[in-house]
Amino acid sequence: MATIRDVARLAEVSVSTVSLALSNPGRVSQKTLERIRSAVAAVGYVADPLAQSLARGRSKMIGLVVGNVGNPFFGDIRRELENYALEHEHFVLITDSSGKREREQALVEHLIGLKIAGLALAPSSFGPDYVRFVESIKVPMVCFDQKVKGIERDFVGSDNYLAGAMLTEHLLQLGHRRIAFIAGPQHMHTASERYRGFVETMASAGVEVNPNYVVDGQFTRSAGYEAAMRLLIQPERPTAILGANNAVALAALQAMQELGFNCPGDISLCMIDDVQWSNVITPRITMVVQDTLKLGGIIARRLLQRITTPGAAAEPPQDFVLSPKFVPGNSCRRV
Amino acid sequence: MATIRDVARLAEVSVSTVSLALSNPGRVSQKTLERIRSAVAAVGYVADPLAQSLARGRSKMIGLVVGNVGNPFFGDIRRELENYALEHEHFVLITDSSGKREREQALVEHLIGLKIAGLALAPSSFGPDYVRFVESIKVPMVCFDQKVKGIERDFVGSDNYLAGAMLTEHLLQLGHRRIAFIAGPQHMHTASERYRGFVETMASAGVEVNPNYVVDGQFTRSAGYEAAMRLLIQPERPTAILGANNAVALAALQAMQELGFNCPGDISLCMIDDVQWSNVITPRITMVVQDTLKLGGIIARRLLQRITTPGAAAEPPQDFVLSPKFVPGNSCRRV
DNA sequence: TCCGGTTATCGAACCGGTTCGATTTTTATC
DNA sequence: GATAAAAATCGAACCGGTTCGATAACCGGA
Repeated sequence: MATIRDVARLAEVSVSTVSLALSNPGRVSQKTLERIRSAVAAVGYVADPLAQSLARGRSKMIGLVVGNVGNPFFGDIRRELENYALEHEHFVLITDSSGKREREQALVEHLIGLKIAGLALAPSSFGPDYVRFVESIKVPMVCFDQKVKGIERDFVGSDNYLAGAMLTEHLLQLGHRRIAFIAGPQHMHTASERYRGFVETMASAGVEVNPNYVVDGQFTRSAGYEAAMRLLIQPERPTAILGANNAVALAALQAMQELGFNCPGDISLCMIDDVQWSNVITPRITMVVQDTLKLGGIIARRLLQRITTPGAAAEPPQDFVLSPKFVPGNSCRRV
Repeated sequence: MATIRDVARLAEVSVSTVSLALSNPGRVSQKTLERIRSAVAAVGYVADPLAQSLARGRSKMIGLVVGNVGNPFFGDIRRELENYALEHEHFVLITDSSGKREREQALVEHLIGLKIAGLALAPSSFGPDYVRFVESIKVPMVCFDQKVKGIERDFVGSDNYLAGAMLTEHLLQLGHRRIAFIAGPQHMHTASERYRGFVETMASAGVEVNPNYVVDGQFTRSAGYEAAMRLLIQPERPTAILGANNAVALAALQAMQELGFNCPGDISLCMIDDVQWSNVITPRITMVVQDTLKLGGIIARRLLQRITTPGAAAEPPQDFVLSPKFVPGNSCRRV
C-alpha cells in the first residue's frame, strides 16, 4: 500500500505539501497540485483512515447505537442515515445493544475510542446514572425514539401521546367502552406517553378505565403474551385491546387465536407501530405508525449538521417531534 | 485522556516497558509489573485502539457484511457472532450492503482500511469479477449463506437442495401433483439448489413439472407478488405453491388473499425460511427453516479461530453445511 | 572473582498521517 | 532594482501506541 511519502517522493515535494494539497487544494500552486495528483494516481495512493483519525483526533465515522437492528423501525432510520452520511463522505458503524444498558455503554465507549465524528443513539435506559453517562458524551450526537428526562441533547421522535390518543379515540368512536391497554415499561417515555394518551382520551370521553384492563406487556413478546392472557381469562372481557407497541399487540393476537377468540368478531385489536408483513396477517391490524423515513432523515441531517457546520456543535439542543399516522385495518369492529 | 507516557512517567519506567507489560506480562519482573499496574489504575489509562491498530497493523474489530440487517436470518447470526467475539475481546462492526454489489465492495474496502482482524461476508453477487474481488481480500474471512462458485474460502450455510426437496416431498405425500414453484434468481446458489431439490424430487416421484408452474420471484416481495399472480390467473391452477424463500411465499399469500383464494382450502402453500411473527400469520405456513443460531455459532468460531490461532490462517478453506429443519404448519392440505 | 547465559529494561525507529511555525519563492509596489 | 507583502513550500514535532536490537542487571557455576 502506497503511503503519502511515496507520493511526495514521486512528485518531488515534501510530505507536508502533499497532505496540504489533498486536504486543501487551493493553498497549493496549480502546477504542484497537478504533479501531486498524477503522483497519487500513479502509485494508487489512498490515505489510511486510521492514521488520519489518529492524527486528526477524529474520524469520518458515525456511530449508530440501537436496541435491536432487526426492528424495521431502526432499519429505515439506518438506511436514511447511511445514505445521507455517505453523501457527506461519512461512514456509519451500526451496533446493537440488545436493549442492555451495560452493552450500550460499552459500545458507546468503544465507538468514542474510535474517535467517531458523531453518534446517533436510541437510549435504552433512564435514571440519574444513565443521564450522567449520556451527558458525559462529548461527541456530536442526536438521540432518537426514546426521550429521556434529563438528557439535554437533540432529540428526534414521534408524538407518542397522540399515538395512544388516536387509537383510543378510534375505538371509542366505534362504540367500545371496555377497552384494555397492554402497556410498556412506564419508565420509558414512549410507553408512558402512549399510556397517557389512552388514559386522558378515555377521561375526556367520560369513560372510566377499568384497572383490570390495564396490564403490563413490557413492550416484549413474552410479557405481552402473558398480559394478554390475563385479559382474556377475565369473566367480563374487554371488547377491544390496544397494544402499546407491535410486539405486545401481536402477542395478544396470538393469545386470542390460541384461545379460540375471533378478532375482530369477539375482540377488536389495534396497535402502535408496524411490523414487516403486517399486510398478510389476518386480520389486518388497525395501527398508528411512525414516519420512520422522515425521522431517519431528520436524524441524519441534524447530526451531519452538527458535525460539519462549524459552530453548529454549540447550538442548543432541539426536539423534533413528528405526528404519527393512522392506518386503518379490519381488526376493529363497531359495537 | 491519559497516554502510555503518563503511565511510564508515573511508574518510572520506559514507555516500551509499559507497552510490553500490558501486552505480555510475564516478560516483565513482578515488581515493575505491579508498579505499572497501579500507575495504570492511578491515571485511568486505557490504550487508544486507533493508535494500537495503526502500530500493530491490525485492529480488534471484526466486520460483518450482510445484505439486509433487518432480515431475522442475519439477526441471529449477528447476535452469535457478537457474543462470541466479545468473549474474545473483539468488536463487531455491522454493515449493510442492501444487496448491492457496489456498496458491498465499498464497505469491505472501508473495513479493510480500518484494518479489521476478520470478515464475515454474506456474498451478494457472483461471476468472475466478483470472485476476483473476494479472492483479493487477504483478511481472515468466512463466507456464509450464499455459496459462490470459484470463491475458495470457508463457507457456512445450509443444505438448500435438501430444503427444496423436503417441502416438495411433503406436498407429494399429501397427494399434490400440480405443484408450482416460485423461484429465486438462478445465479444464486441458494436459489438454484432449492430449485434443483424441487425438480429432482418431482422427477424421482415420476411427476412432471408443468413449465407454467415455475415462475421467477427474484427472492423479493414485489417480484414474488407478480409471479404469484401469474400462477393464480391460470385456468388450470396449481393445487400447491412452494415459495423458494419467505418473501416470495408471503407475497403469494398476499396475492391469494387479495384474489379471494383460501389457503389451504383452495391452494396449499409452503416456504423456505422463517419470518418474524410467522406464528400469527393465518394460516400457519408450513416451512423449512435454517438453524440460524447454529450457523452463527459456526461462523463465529471458525472466524475467531482463523484470527486468533496462529497458523490457522493458512488452513485450507472448509465448507460447513447444515441440514434445515421441517416445521409443519397448517397451510398445506391433503388432496 | 570472573565468565557465560538469562532476564529485564531501555532507546530509537516506526506505523501513516496532520499541523504549524519557519523559510523560501513569487508577486506587487514604488 | 530594491523591498514589503503574500503565497508556496518545507521541516519538525506530534497523534499514541508497538517492536526490536542493544544495553544493563542478575544469576549460577567454575
